[in-house]
Amino acid sequence: MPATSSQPRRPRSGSRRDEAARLAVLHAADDLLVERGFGALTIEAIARRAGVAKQTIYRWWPSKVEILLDTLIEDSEKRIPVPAEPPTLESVRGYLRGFARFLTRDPAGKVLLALIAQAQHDPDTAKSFHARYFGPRRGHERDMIARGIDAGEFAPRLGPDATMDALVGPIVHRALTGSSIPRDLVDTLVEDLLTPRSD
Amino acid sequence: MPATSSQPRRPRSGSRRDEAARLAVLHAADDLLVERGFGALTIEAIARRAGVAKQTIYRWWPSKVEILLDTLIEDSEKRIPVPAEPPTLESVRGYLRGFARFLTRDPAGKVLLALIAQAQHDPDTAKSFHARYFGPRRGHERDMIARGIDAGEFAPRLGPDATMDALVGPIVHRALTGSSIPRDLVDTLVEDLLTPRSD
Amino acid sequence: MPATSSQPRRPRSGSRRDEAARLAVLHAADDLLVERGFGALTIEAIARRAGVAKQTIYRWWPSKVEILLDTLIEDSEKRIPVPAEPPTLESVRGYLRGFARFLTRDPAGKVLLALIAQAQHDPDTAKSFHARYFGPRRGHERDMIARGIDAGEFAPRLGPDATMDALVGPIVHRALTGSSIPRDLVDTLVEDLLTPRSD
Amino acid sequence: MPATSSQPRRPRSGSRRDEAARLAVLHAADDLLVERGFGALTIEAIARRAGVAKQTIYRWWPSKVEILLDTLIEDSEKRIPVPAEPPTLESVRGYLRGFARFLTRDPAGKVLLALIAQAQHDPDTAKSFHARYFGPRRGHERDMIARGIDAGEFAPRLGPDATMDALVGPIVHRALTGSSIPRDLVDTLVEDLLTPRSD
DNA sequence: GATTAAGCGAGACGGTACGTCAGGTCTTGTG
DNA sequence: CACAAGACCTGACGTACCGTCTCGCTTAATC
Repeated sequence: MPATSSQPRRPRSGSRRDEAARLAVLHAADDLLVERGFGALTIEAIARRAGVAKQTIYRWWPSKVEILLDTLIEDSEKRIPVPAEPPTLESVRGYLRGFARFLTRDPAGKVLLALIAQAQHDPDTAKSFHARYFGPRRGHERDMIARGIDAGEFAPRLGPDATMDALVGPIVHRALTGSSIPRDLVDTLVEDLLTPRSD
Repeated sequence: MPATSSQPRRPRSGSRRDEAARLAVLHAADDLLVERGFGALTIEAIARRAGVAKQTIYRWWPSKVEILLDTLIEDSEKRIPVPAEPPTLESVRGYLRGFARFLTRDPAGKVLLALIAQAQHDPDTAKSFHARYFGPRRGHERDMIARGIDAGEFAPRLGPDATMDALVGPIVHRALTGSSIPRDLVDTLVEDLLTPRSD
Repeated sequence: MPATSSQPRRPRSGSRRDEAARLAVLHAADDLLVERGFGALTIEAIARRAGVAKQTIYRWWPSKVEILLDTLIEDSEKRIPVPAEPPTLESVRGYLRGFARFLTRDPAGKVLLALIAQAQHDPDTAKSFHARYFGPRRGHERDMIARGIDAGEFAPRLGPDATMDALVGPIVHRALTGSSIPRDLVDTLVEDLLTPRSD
Repeated sequence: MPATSSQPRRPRSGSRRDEAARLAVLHAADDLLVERGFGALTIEAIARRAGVAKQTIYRWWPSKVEILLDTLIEDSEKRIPVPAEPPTLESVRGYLRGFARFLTRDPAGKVLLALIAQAQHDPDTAKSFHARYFGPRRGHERDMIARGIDAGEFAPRLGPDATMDALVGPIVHRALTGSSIPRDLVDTLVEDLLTPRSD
């Protein structure tokens, strides 16, 4: 899974894409975002930091948002994979804890927050964010929830999608407002929203 | 309620602040944000639209974020006041429904989303957003929850702050990802999180 | 005679044009052309050398050619004014000698050569060069010749315009091909072309 | 007459230079210059138009100026050969008329004007222009004049070189300033400058 | 015929300059 | 003294070419 921004061009002749440059750009963008913030994340700064010509960036990425999406997709697949096996309460709790840790501690979490933010400012970002990151991931999460329900592992009162929002929303909200995410928040959400009430 | 960004200056002589200009700027900012998005919200554009000199803006507001904060504070106090009286389950549900409507339907809701977003990009925005909007409002919300608990109206398993995040987070999250907010999401959150479990 | 590129704007309020900046740009352009050649004469280099923002240049001049025209017009009016009084053979000879010296020795002469050159490459330059420099000057030169004929001072066999080309062309041609301009070239041209043949 | 920019390399094996590519480049450069002007004459545009790789151009020509020189040399030898036989007043007049026509009517004349222009902007061009075109041609012209003097055909008051400038300069000057070249200009120049005065 | 060196189309790459836009500061006159 | 107007320096934008480089294919002379 290359997570490249576009379909890999296959020219019959000519130089191939310089992998070192690609990685340099990805890392430069990541580093700049973490160290200096989104405001300092300009194409010129990325090019400077990566030791790469501006045109090389424009050749492969239509905007800095796509660069961030490339890093985010690659990182989040590595760090917070959506459990593929039939889930248990425990594994969902683990997934959400991992997600909370990702958002608050992992530099890559800053990328996700920045993209959610930028999606508010720019419709193109919103579209791309949904198409390349949020849509697919939410799909996997829905599957996870649905499988858990089928297996009788839990019984949320909301549909799979709303359930995920109810679980993930508070975590994201605390991250967005710069608060830490206490462990019992995650635990209580899982318990309150996924297990059926006896009444 | 002046909601001005700085303490009202009291010059000994000379003109006082031009109220018409102040309102023109506020409205221009608001309109531009709604019509053309945050990306088009530049100081120059605001000045142009408001028929005001750039310097007049810089004289009174340190940044466009403070302009938006001015409008947000004024609007949110009007449209979604935090219930002051001892709350009931019903009144909290009403508050959250109003909040959801504000975020998805009210133009002023776009201002809040934009500010949450901008706070991710810029530490100064984050600081100001907390000091002038989020901190105070969250304080009132905490009070509301605390009063409800004291009155025995509900019994959340989380602290007041985390409870508010658990309630508001999903709403904000859906708004941020461009989804609608179904009524039963709010209702179920209130029920699952505020009423104690019998088990 | 301001030799400004456009009609002097007269704003009712706001800062006036910065004369120091205007001169800095003119001199920077001149110096760069002489020191490093037309190839190094970029807007960015002029701005750098003049200690002026690029935008300040674009605000007042549509192209570097107009900058050069400004300096050329100012300089050539000072250094090689077309004689206004009824000319003599002697004064025409003096004028042409001055012109030859201007082209080969005066740094401002390089500006004229560069503009003649650039007019070959770019139709806009050609148009502007004619409208602002060559047309008016040629007009004065024609008048000079015509007055000399009227006064019986000389009797060229060609019309005033062609006569001027016959006189000036060789000088310009030698300058363009990097040759020096021997004094007797000028003298012989004047004698052969302006005085009538007895046969 | 190969008119190639460098001595023909003699590889031990491998393909020889592709003549079709060479001609395609020459014609593309010529066409572009005439159709779109020197400003549009970029290596990339030539390569595009010629259907040739950029590297193929850089392999054989050090600069676009050399390409133009190749076409100019070939064309001017064909169109305006310097008379080799002992000249008459008539043949010199014919040569100059041909030259004037070449400059104003022949597309190849544009190449000469462009090169004279570019020589003002760039010392390398000047050097190459003299070495490959102007020097040799001027040499032949000088010989022509000298032979005419020896034969008693005419008796200019200037040296052969200055005489040529006096004859050619006005023609070039009018071409450079975009004027037409009236026939009597050439005729009068020849008469006034080449035949001795009786006084 | 196989080998091999060059030519060639294609195009990625690090650069420089383009002309434009907005940022934030300042100056100038008007009310 | 606030204000409209707007000049100014700064710096990023996205684009066009520069000249260099590698890649894989084709083409011919040499082995």
